[in-house]
Amino acid sequence: MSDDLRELPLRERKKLRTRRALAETALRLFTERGYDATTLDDLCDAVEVSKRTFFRNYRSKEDVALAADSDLWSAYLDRVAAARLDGPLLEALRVALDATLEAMDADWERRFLATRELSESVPVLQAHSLGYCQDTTRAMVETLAGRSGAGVDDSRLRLTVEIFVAAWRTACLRWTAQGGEGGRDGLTRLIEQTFALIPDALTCTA
Amino acid sequence: MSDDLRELPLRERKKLRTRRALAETALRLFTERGYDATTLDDLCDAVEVSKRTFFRNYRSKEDVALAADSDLWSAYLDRVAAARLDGPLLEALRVALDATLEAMDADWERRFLATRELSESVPVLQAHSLGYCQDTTRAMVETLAGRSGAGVDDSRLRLTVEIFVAAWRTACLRWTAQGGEGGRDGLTRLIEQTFALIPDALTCTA
DNA sequence: GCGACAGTGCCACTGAGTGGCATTAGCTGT
DNA sequence: ACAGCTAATGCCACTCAGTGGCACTGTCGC
Repeated sequence: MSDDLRELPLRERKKLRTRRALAETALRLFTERGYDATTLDDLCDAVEVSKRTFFRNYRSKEDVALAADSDLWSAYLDRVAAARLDGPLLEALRVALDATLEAMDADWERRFLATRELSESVPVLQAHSLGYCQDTTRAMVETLAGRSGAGVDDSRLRLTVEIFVAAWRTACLRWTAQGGEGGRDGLTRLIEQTFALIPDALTCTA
Repeated sequence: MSDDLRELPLRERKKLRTRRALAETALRLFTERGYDATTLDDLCDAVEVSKRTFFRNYRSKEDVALAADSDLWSAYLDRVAAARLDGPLLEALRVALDATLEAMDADWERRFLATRELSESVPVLQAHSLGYCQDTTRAMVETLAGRSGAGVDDSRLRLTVEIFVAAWRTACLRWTAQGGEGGRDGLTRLIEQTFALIPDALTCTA
């Protein structure tokens, strides 16, 4: 995820470069000119690849815009699958998230903030981004359920994961609203604060 | 929402009939042939309407598939805006949801179940449906925040609403998984059960 | 060097969604 | 009943996202 892995087959390296150039340029163009105003032809022209090649790297226009999201979720899934996760589940999930954020590429932070800002101003990206969350929760529930035997209460598990995502999204929104203040450490702090708010949120009155 | 309102201007009635025919036929075709395999031309042919007219009634192909969702959320928003909502917010939101479900059209139940099943098997619909939830939560937060003065803690409010949606979605998933057993009463019971699970979900261990 | 083959470019195609303009059909007034 | 107004519709041409097919080229294993 983070290293360039100079010691890859030449072909792989080239392909990876193209992938990154696409994501990078897409983010720039979408931010500068707007998402709808930028066509895939524009993007492919800028990166000097054919549209066909674009679609071999990304499944859709939304996908390339949300590459930073995807990176985070896939790293997070890996971590959850590998971690032991003892103690209260909700807390364990949060800790795993902290660790994942910590381990992300330095460049990722910038990309992620830009992606969040983009996604909040473009409805179709927002929906697609929520789709990622959903897929990730589904996968997490499967991982977790498989681990503690098949007979575990799936609904409670799913609810836990959904609440986790609810808190994550709320924290993310706050982070973006304040312009990504404090970088990923700021985000981590907001996540902590937001999780701490949960008991209050359950009982607060209108 | 529920009555045909025979006492509308003829033009309005006709337009409404077209709208309903589109949603109804779309749901049938999508279910029978599959969402991707059904083109908008197919749908327009079946309803005997031009594609241009379709797009004057629905914003997109996803929109018409999720018309039942949209009906629910818009009714729910109305109710939340009108209700007093005293006591614990989360509980008040749930009660309002019960009441909204109760008040929906008899036909709506069938459409809604079909819509849920469709949405769970078609990723793009799932994402779009999550987008609806998101828009609704945003609107609800604005309504609620506006009501209790501007100075209220927005984050806590948003978190509450997000948790509400998390529980709703979990309940919905369970309901769909058991084939909509018990109709809307069954769904209401599942919602109650799921909300009751929340404290457990916060503390349960992996 | 020399095949094998992954990755790419090019081209033609489908289908979603939009803009423009002429036409229809429902609501006026007289 | 008739003519005029206007909302709603139909029709046509267009853009752009996304796909399939096939020829080509650069990389890898021998």
